[in-house]
Amino acid sequence: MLCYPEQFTIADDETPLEELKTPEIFSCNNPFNNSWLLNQPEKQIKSTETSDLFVTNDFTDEVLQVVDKDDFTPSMSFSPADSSSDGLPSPSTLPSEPPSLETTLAHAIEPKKLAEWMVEDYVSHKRRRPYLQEFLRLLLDKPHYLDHASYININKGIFKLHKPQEIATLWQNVKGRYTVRNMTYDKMARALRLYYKSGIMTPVNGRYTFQFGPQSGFNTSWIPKLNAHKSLTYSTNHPISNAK
DNA sequence: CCAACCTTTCCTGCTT
DNA sequence: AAAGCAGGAAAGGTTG
Repeated sequence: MLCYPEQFTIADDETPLEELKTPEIFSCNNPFNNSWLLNQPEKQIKSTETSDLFVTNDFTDEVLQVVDKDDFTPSMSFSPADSSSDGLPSPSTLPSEPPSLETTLAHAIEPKKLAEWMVEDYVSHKRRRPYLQEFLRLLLDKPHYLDHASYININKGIFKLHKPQEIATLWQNVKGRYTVRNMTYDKMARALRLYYKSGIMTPVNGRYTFQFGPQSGFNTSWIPKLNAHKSLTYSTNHPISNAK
């Protein structure tokens, strides 16, 4: 069965098409690591919420403005030959061996792309890369990633990964942790299953389907941003039998 | 250096 | 048969 029969229409989403690309690959041991971002002045942090974990979507735009003022020149460009439409290597072309340094650098993410994934730790008030659960929250909050993952029951926090391998690769890049092997959906899913015991995730039937658990803060300390997106319409051509 | 935390990696067995 | 799911076990990377 196809993974993503769902179709979405976002009536007033003015995001231009060129912005709808998945951030490129980067590595923590390359020149484009987050040291640049972490060295930005503290005034860029806007803490306006008191939830246990404040995902800092709100300061992203401000950070990006500063990036632009610093005359940052993107080093990457895309062409149709770059395999998938989102700029990431397709699962079938992912190497089984660790990428060479040249490969890693060639796919380095831009700091301005990394900015949209940074979160502010509520304890230390420092910006850091997200945990896996936070990464998924951010991913699901971004309308331009609806083709990667989306809620299938937004009130219960049930979501489905439509492009699991692409998300796993993106997760590896956002996490920025040096690992010898590439991240796979299988390994990312194992990490998600570890959340079951702590209640951050709740087991739910369905292929590539997960549910935020009570300890994730879903619908208590935070709600999906798309829940407030009144112009979002959702339809499906096929029944999602596993949705509760 | 150490310990805690959060994965990452590998694996076996089961299910779809 | 292949792929995904569940979860044990151990190891790794980061951070304070």
